[in-house]
Amino acid sequence: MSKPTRLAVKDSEPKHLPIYQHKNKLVQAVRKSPFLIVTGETGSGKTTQLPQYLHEAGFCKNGKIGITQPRRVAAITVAQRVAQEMKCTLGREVGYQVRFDDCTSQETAVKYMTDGCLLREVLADPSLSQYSVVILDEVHERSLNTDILLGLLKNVFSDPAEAAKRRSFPLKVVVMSATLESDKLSAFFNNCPVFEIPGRVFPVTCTFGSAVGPKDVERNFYVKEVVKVALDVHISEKAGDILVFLTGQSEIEHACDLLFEKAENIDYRYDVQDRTVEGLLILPLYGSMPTDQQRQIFQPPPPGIRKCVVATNIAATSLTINGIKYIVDSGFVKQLNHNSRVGMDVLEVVPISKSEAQQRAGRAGRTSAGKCFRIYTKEFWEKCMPEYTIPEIQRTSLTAVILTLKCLGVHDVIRFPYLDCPEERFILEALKQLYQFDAIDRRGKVTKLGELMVEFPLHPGLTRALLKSASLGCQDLLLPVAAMLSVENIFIRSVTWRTLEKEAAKKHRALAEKTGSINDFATLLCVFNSCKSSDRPSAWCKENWIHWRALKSAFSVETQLREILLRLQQVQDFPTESFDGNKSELLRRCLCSGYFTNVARRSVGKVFCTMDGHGSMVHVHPSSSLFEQEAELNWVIFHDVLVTSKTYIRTVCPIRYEWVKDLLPKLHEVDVYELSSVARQEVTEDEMVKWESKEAAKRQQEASAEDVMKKLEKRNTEDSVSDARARYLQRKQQREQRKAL
DNA sequence: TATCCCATA
Repeated sequence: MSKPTRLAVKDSEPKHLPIYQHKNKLVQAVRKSPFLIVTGETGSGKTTQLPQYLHEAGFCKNGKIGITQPRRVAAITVAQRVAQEMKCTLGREVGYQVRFDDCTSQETAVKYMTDGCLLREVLADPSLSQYSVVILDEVHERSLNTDILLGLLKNVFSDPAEAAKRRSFPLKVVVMSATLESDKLSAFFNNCPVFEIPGRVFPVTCTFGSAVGPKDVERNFYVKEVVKVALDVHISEKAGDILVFLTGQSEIEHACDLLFEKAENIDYRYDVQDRTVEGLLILPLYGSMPTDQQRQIFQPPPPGIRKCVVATNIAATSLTINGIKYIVDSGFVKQLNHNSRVGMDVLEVVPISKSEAQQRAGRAGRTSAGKCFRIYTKEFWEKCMPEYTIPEIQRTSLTAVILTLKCLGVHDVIRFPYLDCPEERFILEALKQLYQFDAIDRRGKVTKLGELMVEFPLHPGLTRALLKSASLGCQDLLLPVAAMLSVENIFIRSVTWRTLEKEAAKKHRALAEKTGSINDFATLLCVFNSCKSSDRPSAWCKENWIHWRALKSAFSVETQLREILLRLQQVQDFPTESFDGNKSELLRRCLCSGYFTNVARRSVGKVFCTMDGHGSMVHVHPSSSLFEQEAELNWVIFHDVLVTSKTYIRTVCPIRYEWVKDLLPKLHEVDVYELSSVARQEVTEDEMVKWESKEAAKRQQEASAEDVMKKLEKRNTEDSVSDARARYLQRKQQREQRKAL
């Protein structure tokens, strides 16, 4: 395929970007209004150019220009390019800051950063006094941190008089987004002006398939179908590479195997428009793949060979592969959703939204016109796919976010200005959990412990366990575990070949056995320590099928957590406790104080029943050392839940009922709906007394956790939890109902 | 009875 190389070079010159002719008007628009929305498709140049225009126009006299990105790589690469264009050394006038990598200095006037970084800065300095302009980029992606920043910026800077009290000069806020939803954003920021920049994209023609209809939502029928369509494309379409979208690792490897088998039977000398397509290069792509293997994806295929990349959603926004002309879209994605019925965050496969389908199709039109083959029917599109992807803030656990808001002085977390309100139930659930972790008191006020917790970049449950271990003086057990659980999966499972997969599993089993216990958390600790004390850690990883990149980042996270803990122990009067139990139980006892919300008890055979008040039936994931383990392990805690062929719990550890006995009633003592008034901070003394007596009565009623459990088990015999579709439709219906109201 | 979306502090 001939690439328009010269054109591409010319395009990257700032003056040829669509944004250039709007330069003066754009700068004026920022001058005039405290808030401004800028919309433009990818390729309009807004991310790299606008900060430069503002810098040139003298906006950096009083403070910095800060630009947020939802992803680390984006923040770094864009900063590199802008530094180049401004002809300065990266880290001086132009810099970036992401976790573990601060490339800024006193001189830095234009600072690219992740949205999470800016949120941390807000915690330390709510009026953002260092900045003259804050630009939130890629707002249409609706990342959790960006959404919170939107609300905070509106809250703090909407009232000019109030803002003036906080700062010596006004702050300019620019919100950048793809064209969708610009009216909504403008309305959110007091009907502020919208500036539109035309983009430049090539047309992509889309076709619907006939295979996957509304009834196939639940079956993973689509793997076979994408393989068939990809082969059709290979045989009948002009030269150009193929990108296939699937949902997960095992599916992708299965599809690659099928493609390989079937492509062997193709007549490779099939003549397509004067180009002899001799073969098909099949490449899997997913996030947990080793980096060197990922790099292969970007190399152009050998002459005459067509590349076919089978990827997860990683290829939708995070990675751009050149030369893609054809998309095969399965119509599904694996997504982390907060599930009220299961009562926790669950990873599940759901249909993508229409806007996401368009995003996928767009990956074929980056360098020339392309084609997108959707394997699902028009009916599936109309009936099963929502218009937009539900923003993260409406579908994940809000526990950490609510704690952050509370610590920022936002007490009324229900009436906080969300661009899209999460369901009140989700907010109340988060409050309930914070209360259970002792992070807030019964009036919704942040406790001393809560103030300690917000300092840690971890899930609150994990933070709770870590703080427990610190107060017992055994933080060396929990710090590595917390670090390992907050990085990507460290176990490499396979590289397409089944024999090697068995090899990997054998090594991982050996590591689990080395701990002398059956406990996935202990295995993580063991991997961490074994590798750290090894002479050649990267070789050790290779030998044991461990992800070196992931483990390295776990080392950094552990160091960071250790530093935070040390700082807090020096400043605050840190709580201390003594432990008189068996030393070998220490790790598990600490885990219990953060994971008592994730307790399950063996029900029948291999089925476990969760104890969180929802009583879901779950199975131990095959990757766990508890998988297939026998009946004496009756009580377990687990780190997360995953719905694929079954509802699986992952990273599991057996516990004794006595350890959680006193904590479990706490799960049932607070009625979520009664927290509503606490959330609003409108509780009168009378209400408080009434509420507390009611709770006391309830506690008496549910004398022990055993009783609760029996009740739950009874209720759950008819309940199928793996019915992802029913839940999906239920959520959809609820959303529509709310909209109608 | 058989397997792990993507990000982020």
